[in-house]
Amino acid sequence: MITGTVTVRSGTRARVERAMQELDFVPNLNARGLRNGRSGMIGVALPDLGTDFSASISHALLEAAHRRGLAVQVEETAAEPQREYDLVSRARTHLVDGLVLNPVRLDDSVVGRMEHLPPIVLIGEVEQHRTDRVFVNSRAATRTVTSHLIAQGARRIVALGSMSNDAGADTATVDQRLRGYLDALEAAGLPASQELQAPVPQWTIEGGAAGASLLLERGTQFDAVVAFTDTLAVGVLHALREAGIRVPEDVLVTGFDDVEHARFSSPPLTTVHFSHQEYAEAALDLLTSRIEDRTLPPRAVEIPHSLAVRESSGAAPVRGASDARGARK
Amino acid sequence: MITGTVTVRSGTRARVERAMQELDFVPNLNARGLRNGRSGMIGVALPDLGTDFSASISHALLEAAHRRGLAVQVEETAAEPQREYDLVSRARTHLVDGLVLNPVRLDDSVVGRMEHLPPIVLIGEVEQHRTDRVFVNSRAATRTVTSHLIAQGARRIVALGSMSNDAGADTATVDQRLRGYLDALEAAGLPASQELQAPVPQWTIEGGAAGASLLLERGTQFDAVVAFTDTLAVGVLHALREAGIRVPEDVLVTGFDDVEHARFSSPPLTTVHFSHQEYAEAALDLLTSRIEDRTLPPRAVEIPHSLAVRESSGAAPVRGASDARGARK
DNA sequence: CTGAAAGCGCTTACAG
DNA sequence: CTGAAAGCGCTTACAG
Repeated sequence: MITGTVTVRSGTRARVERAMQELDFVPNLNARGLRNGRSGMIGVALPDLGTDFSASISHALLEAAHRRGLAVQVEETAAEPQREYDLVSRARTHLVDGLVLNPVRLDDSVVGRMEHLPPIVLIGEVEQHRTDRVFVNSRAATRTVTSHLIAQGARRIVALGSMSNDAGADTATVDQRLRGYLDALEAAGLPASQELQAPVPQWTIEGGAAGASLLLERGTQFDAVVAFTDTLAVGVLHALREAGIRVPEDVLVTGFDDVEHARFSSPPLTTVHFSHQEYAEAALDLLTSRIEDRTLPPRAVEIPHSLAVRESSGAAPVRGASDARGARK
Repeated sequence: MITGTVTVRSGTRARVERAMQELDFVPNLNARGLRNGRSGMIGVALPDLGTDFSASISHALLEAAHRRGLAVQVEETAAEPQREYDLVSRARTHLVDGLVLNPVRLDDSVVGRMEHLPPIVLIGEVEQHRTDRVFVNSRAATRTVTSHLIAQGARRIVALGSMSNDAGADTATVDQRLRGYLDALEAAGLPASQELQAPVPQWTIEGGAAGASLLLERGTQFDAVVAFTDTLAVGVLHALREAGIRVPEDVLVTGFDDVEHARFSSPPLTTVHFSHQEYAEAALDLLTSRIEDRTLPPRAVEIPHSLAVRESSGAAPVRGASDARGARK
């Protein structure tokens, strides 16, 4: 009746609805969920909301979920990989109908070993095919951005972002981006060097700054840095500035993700652009269809990416027009 | 039995637990919630997760909630003030036991008109005393940061952050920060001018940049900008840089919140520091105690703040030590 | 000490 | 067309 599925005389309906108003009645969703076997809530698990990409994606996911009438439970996983497991099992307690998961580490990830998987969509670079997933072709994108730097004249290019310890980064992502970087070097006939593959302690601004500082302390010579995320790139810009190294005059820098800060950093950051909103929509489309029909075969959706060229890679600073490419609606 | 409250022979308990393992049993939280009248989940409502402060606070709240064994449902409210109302009423559907709300607009806010309030903690500057709340003394803090600029030699100081339309900013916050700014001008015997109170279209980086650009277009003369948030300040830095205006040589800039980007912007940003973690802990302490006992009188917790002085306000750039003050654990 | 039963608030299939 | 009853999966007070 409350859901409007039963046919009642309109007068009766009106009287009941007035009574509901007067008594300030609200339906108990626990009871409804128990009865229906659905909660109308999904879970979202991201490494660290304090990081730009996680924040932007969670914003996009919240909007997309809201549009579909879904509530969202959010969890962070960076602190302990165990939390990915907890979240997946919680899905099976019926408090969430499904889960969007950005795995921190693939090997330790739940997905490989869970027997009875709840509806789940993995976002990001993940090397498994048992669940639905949404991804950007990180390898091709990183190759593109690295080739761009080579075209700009860079010859000793640092790839920054592999993890010195394994707290916080999706190793599959690192792997793909590193491959793309190496692809570009090889295509240009440039030598790869271990010295130019710079680790970071964590995927945060501070981590990016620490990685760049370490390079400088070691006296490594380089003329460009391909940072694996925009957040890392912001840290790199900071460390270079502290050291009196100019970007792009002395060193070129690029990022990945095209978060809002990329357009507004100093200098604005050349980066890999893709629509976070589109990413979120694709994830929720997959998830809702999976919730409806669990027998569907696993699907993978690739989100297109492009290169957003800005001043940090030595592009001419086009005043007033420099944001056109990376503009988000 | 599952919760461990009943006394059973240890042998029996072991056998049952093994059976649970084998059958891969997970408790149905909907059923438990229905029975107990508690879901173990709280709601968190913030204006926009894509904004630095919201992202940082939600990160802190998620960690604090996780430590207390609480799940968190997150909602954004900036897009439509109506959502604040929806969330408060949803709390009463028993899917969340309580709510942490960072209200966008006080006047339209739910709190004033809701008859039966669920357990709720308001965070931020709010001019009402019917609910528990956590806040920073924005007025005193903004007075401090403005006085600091005056001490640095600034005379025509812009206060940037009031809303040209009312999408996205807590008007009470704007009000408090504007008062603090005026307090400082008055204390220094400087004239206040409407021309120096710069509106922004929204509380985002882009909004801050737009506000600063408008000032420049109008030809307003100024030697410092007190931005009402760090996010706005980042936009201001960008707009000034695009216009070829140097910070701090030509204009001083300050922010509010001390988000991670403040330490890493170019130049690093002088801002009002306070512990986001402490803020989150206080909010959850208030909320959990309120959930336990709804008859408690409304309480207000003030989080201490301090001035984090960095290069953007003309402080000497102390290489390597410039982050000491604003360092977060 | 242990087991059976009641009831949380819904929704839906069923009887009247 | 309408109303009463069953049952979702738990927890706890109660009877045995």
